[in-house]
Amino acid sequence: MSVAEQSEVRVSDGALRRFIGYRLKLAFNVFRADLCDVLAPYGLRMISYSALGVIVETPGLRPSTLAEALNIERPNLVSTLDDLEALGLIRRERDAADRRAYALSPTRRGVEVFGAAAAANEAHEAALLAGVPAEDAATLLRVLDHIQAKGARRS
Amino acid sequence: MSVAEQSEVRVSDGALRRFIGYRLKLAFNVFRADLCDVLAPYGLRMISYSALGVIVETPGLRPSTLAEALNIERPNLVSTLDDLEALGLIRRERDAADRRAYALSPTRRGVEVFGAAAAANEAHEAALLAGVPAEDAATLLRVLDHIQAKGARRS
DNA sequence: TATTGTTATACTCTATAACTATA
DNA sequence: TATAGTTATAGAGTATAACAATA
Repeated sequence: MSVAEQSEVRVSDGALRRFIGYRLKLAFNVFRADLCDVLAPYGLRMISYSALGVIVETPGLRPSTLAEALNIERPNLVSTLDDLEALGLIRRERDAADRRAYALSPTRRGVEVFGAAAAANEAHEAALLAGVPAEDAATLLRVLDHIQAKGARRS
Repeated sequence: MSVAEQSEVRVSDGALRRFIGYRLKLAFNVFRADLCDVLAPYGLRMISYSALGVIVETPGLRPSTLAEALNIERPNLVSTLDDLEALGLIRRERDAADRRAYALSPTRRGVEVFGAAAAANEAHEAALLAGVPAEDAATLLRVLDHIQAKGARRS
């Protein structure tokens, strides 16, 4: 042990242990950083992967509806859709009935890429949760949704 | 229901429901947005509140040790410490033994403000988790720590 | 007048390289 | 040469105001 280390104070993490929000943040940061690497081979980020998934399962939806589903503001979705379109994974088509709006749909390649990316993501999630009982993982999701619902109710 | 709404497609959130990372993100976003309002009266943000808490419980520690405890990079801590110092909540004092280093300690006001902010934070967390059984909340924290530990092990 | 998608903008969080002063 | 703190910078994520086209 060096002189510097000897003079160092042992850290008390009590304040952080009691701070649920910070533990949520730490876990989310791990998840996000990992996922970034997992999705990079597909040219996707967390938000574009999420958007593509919703579009694949709900072809024809509008950007405004998608933004609401993803819980992000409309302006923040634009560049994500630009990226997905540039990658050839989705199409934006004018709605004939309401020419202000677009219908979003996946290309065939978009469906394929999402399938592959989803498999990689699920493998990643399984690895992160390896050793966690299934019912604990279910509890995690239930409590996360409870927290999210509290926020949604307020806004 | 307007014409626009009639022509809209019903969104399928299956892709998001299966995406644990996104549900983690949504919950964290709610937590963070709320906490921002809760801590604003004290002049604190999530990161400065966390840093102050560790300093209060571990007076004398160094910025580098604090950054490690908070799981952030050293450069990102600097402005937070600047803010806390400007608020009169902490002191930076040169370590006599190693003049490269600083010892961080809370002022009396820092201890008081952290106490008040911590009470507000705990009330906020209790409100968000109202209706969640204590053992489910404990499971949440256990799984979050499990996820975070997986990331910590890799880096 | 309201809505859809968009642009512009700003603020926060995070990450990295490189500088200074000390060791 | 290595380390502590710092500066500078860049990239995401998030939020709001305001615009053009359309309703």
